[in-house]
Amino acid sequence: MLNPEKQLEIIKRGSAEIILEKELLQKLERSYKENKPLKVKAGFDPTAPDIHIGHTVLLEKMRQFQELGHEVIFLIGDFTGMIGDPSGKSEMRPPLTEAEVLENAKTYKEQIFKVLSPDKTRIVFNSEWMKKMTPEEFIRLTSRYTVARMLEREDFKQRFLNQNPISIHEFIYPLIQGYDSVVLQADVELGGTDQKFNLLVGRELQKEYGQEPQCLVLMPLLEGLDGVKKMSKSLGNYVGITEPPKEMFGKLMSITDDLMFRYYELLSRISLDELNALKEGIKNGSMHPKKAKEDLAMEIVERYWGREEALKAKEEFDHIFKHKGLPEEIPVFELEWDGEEMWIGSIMKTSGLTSSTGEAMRLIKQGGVRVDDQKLSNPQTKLKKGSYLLRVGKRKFLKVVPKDNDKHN
RNA sequence: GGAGAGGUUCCCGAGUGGCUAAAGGGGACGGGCUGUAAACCCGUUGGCUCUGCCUACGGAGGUUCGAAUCCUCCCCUCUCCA
Repeated sequence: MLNPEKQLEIIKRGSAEIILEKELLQKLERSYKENKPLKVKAGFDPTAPDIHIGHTVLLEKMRQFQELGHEVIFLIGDFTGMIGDPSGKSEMRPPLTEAEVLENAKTYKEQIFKVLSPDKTRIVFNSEWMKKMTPEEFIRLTSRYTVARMLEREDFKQRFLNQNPISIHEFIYPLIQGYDSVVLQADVELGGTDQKFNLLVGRELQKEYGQEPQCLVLMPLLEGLDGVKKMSKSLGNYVGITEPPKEMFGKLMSITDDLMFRYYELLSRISLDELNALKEGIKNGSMHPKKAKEDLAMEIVERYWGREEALKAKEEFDHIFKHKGLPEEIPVFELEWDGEEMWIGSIMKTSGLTSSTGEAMRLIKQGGVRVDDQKLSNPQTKLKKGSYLLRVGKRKFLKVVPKDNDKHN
C-alpha cells in the first residue's frame, strides 16, 4: 500500500474539489495504519446504462481507489429510478419496472468492468434498504433537513427566485442519496461537480446519524466533442465505450486541440509529469499536436478494445485521411436498376447515400461526389447498369452492385 | 375554476396580408487550406431531374385575387391566482 500522501496525490489528480482534503488525509492515514480499506461510494442512475467516456472520468477515479486498495461501492439508484426523475427540466419519465432495472444493471456491469476490476467492486441497489423503510422512518429522515437548507442548492434557489415550480419530491432525492451514505457508512463519496449539493447532504445526514462524515471527491463534467456542452448521449457529442474502434478513434481525432488537453487530464493514465512535458513540447514545437492527439486516441481505444484493434483503427484513419485512400471495408448495396440507365440522383437516394435526390444534386454541384474516383460535375449524369464505387465527401463510401433478380423481367 | 403567455423549417429564434421555402444564430453537410474529421475561410441546408411544380409555419375550417401573418372552433405546453 502506498503511503497516505502519495495516495492523496493520485486521488487529487483531475478532481475539481475535495471536501475536506485534511479529513481525507486523516482517513487515509488511519486506513494505512490499521490496514483497513476505505469505503468509497459512487451512485449511478439506473436509466442510462449506456456509458460514454464522460462517465469514465468517475470510473477511472474509482479504479484508482481500487488500485490503492480501497473498497469501491458501485451504487445503482434503482429506488430513485423507480420513482421518476429528479431534475426539473426533463419531464417525468415512466417508472422503471424491476425487470428493467435488473436488465440495466446487467448492462452496467458489462460496461463498467471494462474499467473497474470485478472482484474488487461491490454493486449495491438502494432499493435494498429504501423499500424496507417505514413511513415513520422516512418522516424522521425528512425531519433532519430544512427547506431553507434545501434552497441553498443553486438550481433550487434560482427556480425559487424565478417563481418556477419545485416539486416536493425533488427535495426528497438529495435526502435519499445522502441516506445511502449513512446505510453504507461511506468514507468517501465520488461524484460530478453537479452533485456537490447532494453529496454534501450525505455528510450532514451522516453527522445527524452519529457517523463520521464522508469526504467528497468531486470530478469535473467532461465536455463533449463540441468542447462546450457536457458530454451526453442526447446531445450526440459523446464517445460511447462500446463503439467500434474506428468510430472511437475518428471521433477522438476530431476534437479541437484545446479539448485534447482536457481529455488528457481527465481520461489519460499518463502521469502528471508526462502531461506537463507534453504540453511544453507542443508549446515549443518539439511535439506535434496531431501526434499528441493520436497518442490520446490510441490510449483510449486501446483501453476498451486492446492494442491490436487500436492500431488497426489508427492505420485505417491514416489510410483514409492522410493518404486519401479507401477504407478496408466498404458497405455494399444491391441496387435494383430501373432500366439500363439510371440517374445518379435516384441511385444515391435509393441506395441510402443521401436522403433525397435534391441533396444528391447539391452535393454533386459542390464537387463532393465521386464515382469510381472520378469527380462528378454534372448532376444530370446517368450511369449504365453495373457496379460502381460511390463516394460522398471524405468518409462516406458505398459500393453499388446490380441486384440479381432473374425471377422478374 | 379564473387570468395570462405561447406552439414557425433539425434546434433556438425573427417574421404580424403579397418582395417568404421564410431573417439571424447553432448544428449538420460539402469545398478550400492544413497538422486530422483541429483552427481558419467559402458554400449548402423542404421535396421533386428543378429556369418550373408540389408540400410547409400546432389541427380543422373561413375571409381574401393572395395568409405563417386576419376570423372561428379545437388540440397541446407553460406561468400566475384560487
